[in-house]
Amino acid sequence: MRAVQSVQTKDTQDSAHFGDDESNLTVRQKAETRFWLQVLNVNKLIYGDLNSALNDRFGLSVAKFDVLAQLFRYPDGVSMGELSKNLKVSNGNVSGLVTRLRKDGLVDRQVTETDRRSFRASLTEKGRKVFDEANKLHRQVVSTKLQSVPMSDIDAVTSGLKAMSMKTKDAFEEEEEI
Amino acid sequence: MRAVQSVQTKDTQDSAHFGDDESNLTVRQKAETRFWLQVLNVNKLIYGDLNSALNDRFGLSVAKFDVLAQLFRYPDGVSMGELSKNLKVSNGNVSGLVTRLRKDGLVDRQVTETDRRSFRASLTEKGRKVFDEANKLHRQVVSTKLQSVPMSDIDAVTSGLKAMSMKTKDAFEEEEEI
DNA sequence: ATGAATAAATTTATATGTAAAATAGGTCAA
DNA sequence: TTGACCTATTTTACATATAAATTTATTCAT
Repeated sequence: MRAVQSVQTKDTQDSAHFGDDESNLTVRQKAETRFWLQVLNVNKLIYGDLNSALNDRFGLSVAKFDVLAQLFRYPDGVSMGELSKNLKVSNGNVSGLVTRLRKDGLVDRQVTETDRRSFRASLTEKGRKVFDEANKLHRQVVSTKLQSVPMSDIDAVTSGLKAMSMKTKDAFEEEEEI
Repeated sequence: MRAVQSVQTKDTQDSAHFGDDESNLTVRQKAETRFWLQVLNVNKLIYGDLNSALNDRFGLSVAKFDVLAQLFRYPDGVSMGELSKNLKVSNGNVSGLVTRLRKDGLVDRQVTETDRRSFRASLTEKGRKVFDEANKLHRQVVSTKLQSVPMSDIDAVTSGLKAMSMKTKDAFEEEEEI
């Protein structure tokens, strides 16, 4: 894989291993910051449009859409705790979202016979229909935002991001006490 | 650049140009969705850590940090409207953030002689010091999250994202009426 | 100069998000 | 069985975010 390259006295290629001199660290840190700012930027660009499109046409926020998407995947219903874990948001957050979605008539709840503390949320008929349409719009918004980006670029960035999120899992975990 | 590759009957390489058959469209849409999910994922992974680290050590949210960063760049102060535009958040949001940052003793306000509706927010001495330390922590958290990612990957993804955010500007703008 | 339109900032109402406390139901050892 | 502990969910208090209404100040045409 190593490309043809002239001899270098310094390892500027694979500076994943630190302990380099300070100027080199700064170069890497700048790259990291640029990366992070771009992630924030792209996130905001797409998220904003998604949110307004869903809201304008279905009265849905992205948060509500995400709940519907989960429930759509599990026709037998999902407990509050499972929802919270799957969506990676707090229990209290899920509580509120489901309450509001029930008020919207998109979600229903069934008691769990074996455990009266718990219940399962599931889509109503209306919820299924709305999600189906909203899902199309969701895809359409993302497609439109990315319309002039070649698929090879999309795939390249996706794999880069995926690699990062795997390598990134639980970094910073050794910093318990400070 | 084109790598050695066997002859292909279909153009699965550069499908930036649409009008393909439906199965191809679906392939692209799946790629787009994967991309978007990865952006969300990486965003959440880094944002969460940043927020807790800043909060634990400086009582700062990322939102407050962003305000401080703006004010740091403009020692003469920034008006509420400018802050709102620079940070791409609503006016009311900035109002609340600055109110709370003043309560924290990190931000101050100066009246504008020429326009009594307006004023400029700026960092206090304490604000400057706190931001300086918080900024170091910010860089450190990002660095730690990305510590096992080679810089070449970071740069590659950054340029990919940058290209996207440029091509992405104001797409979906022609959909006024539905 | 005065009144209408504009502009800067705040307030209000509401949604989303968290962490921590509270509620209420389950489990299990003695 | 009963008391101690665990678990599922909700509630509370708060921060962050928006859109829309409001307040206060400026501007500008007449």
